[in-house]
Amino acid sequence: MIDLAQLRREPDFVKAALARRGVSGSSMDEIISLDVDHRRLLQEAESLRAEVKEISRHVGEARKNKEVEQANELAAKSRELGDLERAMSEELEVVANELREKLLQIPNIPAPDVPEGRDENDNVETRRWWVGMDRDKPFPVFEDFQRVPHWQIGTELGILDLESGAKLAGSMFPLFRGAGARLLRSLGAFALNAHMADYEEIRPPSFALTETMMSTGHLPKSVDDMYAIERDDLWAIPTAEVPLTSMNRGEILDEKQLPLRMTAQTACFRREAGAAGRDTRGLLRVHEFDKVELFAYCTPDQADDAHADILARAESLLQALGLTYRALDLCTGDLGTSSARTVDLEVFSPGVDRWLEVSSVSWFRDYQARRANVRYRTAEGTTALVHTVNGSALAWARIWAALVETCRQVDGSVRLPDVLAPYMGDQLVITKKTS
RNA sequence: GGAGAGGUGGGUGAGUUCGGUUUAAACCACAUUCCUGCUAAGAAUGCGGCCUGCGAAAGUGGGCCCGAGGGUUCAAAUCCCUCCCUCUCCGCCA
Repeated sequence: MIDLAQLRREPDFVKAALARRGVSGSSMDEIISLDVDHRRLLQEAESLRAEVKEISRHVGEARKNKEVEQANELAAKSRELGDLERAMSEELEVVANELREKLLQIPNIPAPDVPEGRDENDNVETRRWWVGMDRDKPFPVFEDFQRVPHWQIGTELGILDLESGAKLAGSMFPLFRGAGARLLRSLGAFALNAHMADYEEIRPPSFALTETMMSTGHLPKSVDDMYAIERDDLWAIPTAEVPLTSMNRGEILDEKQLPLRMTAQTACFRREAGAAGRDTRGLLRVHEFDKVELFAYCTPDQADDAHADILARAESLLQALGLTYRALDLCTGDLGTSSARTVDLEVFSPGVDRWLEVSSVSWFRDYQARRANVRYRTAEGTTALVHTVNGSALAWARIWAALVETCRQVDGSVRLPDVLAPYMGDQLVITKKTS
């Protein structure tokens, strides 16, 4: 949620900033006028309430003094004012709800240096990396034996069984087996071990209450993309960002605790309702995948560093795995609702010949914290909203895909990078028989 | 799932019988100051959050918050309803 007080204070600035994301000035004006109405009604209702309280006190005194008549008279007066106040409060509620609903629909103010743009085609590529990269060439050379899609490799080696997954849960629920399952486990352990010195490792529940989903902005907006367990009023989390952001919901942290950094690997569930029929092959788009998330609550001053740290960690994992990737600075038109700035990392899949998003590192400013009500006490003793920053490091299904393609050898086997040796043991080279 | 007991400010903990000088006591912790004087004791004051009015500001007025949400009442921490959580016992169970 954006800061209503800021909109009140500097409406022109907020309007101009949001116009970059296509928010109309008139919708902002509606909010401003609702706010004026809301505060006027609030004042009126509150002063009535103050009178009722005052008179009620006198009723008590009068009755104690056995002044029955006086007491009844005052009670009647108070009742009258109370009725008036009740009516006023109902009107107030209507305005307050409308104001809140309108406010919830306003996206975050983009950071000043977010590139201008309409959609994902206007995102700005800021970096590209590959093993042995050469400044004179825009792209690495891939051999023919690497140009095999991962679903084919997976079937050949018996490490990916999409048919069984579909049999159990429907299409787009992958099933990994043998060395493929172990690879997935290895990737998660590898990443968590890399982060755990600076980020507390969390293993949160895989489901969340409606209230929790609201805090991050996933509800009500993306309701069709979530799996619901209606009977128990629970939602399957689409990312560990959901539980991590709400870990300290409603709390006031000590400034000394910040930045408070956490990491978690969870299963992530996505209905992908809006993308039905697209990217249905293999692991390009699946309903369930494992992902390691990095997260930080921090002060506004720490946000830049926190964001850079998460981005650097995601990139260093990609480099350690020897994958080809690029970084995209998301433009105003492609930025997520809650984000003020996002850098996406896309890995190149030689077998499918496409870039796949495997990480999204975002700075939310105080937008999520205002919704989740997470604050900190400053050195001066005042309270302020924290900033939240998060990013994936990394989303494993697509990494798994790009990795087996990139690491495929001429004989059809897959030789995994050495960094995974501690986790893969004697299965660092996956052949038909080892799986 | 069944029975019972609970949920009060940063912490401990009164108040709930029987609604009204509690507009939440007291203690601890914390902060500032004073006294004393040396790693102690004492005293005074302060001691939360959110929303909002007035004010340039310092400040000052009002409302809301006793697990959450409703209700009754002139008036609710206190009475009623629903839900959540914690603890004890029973049942079931990896």
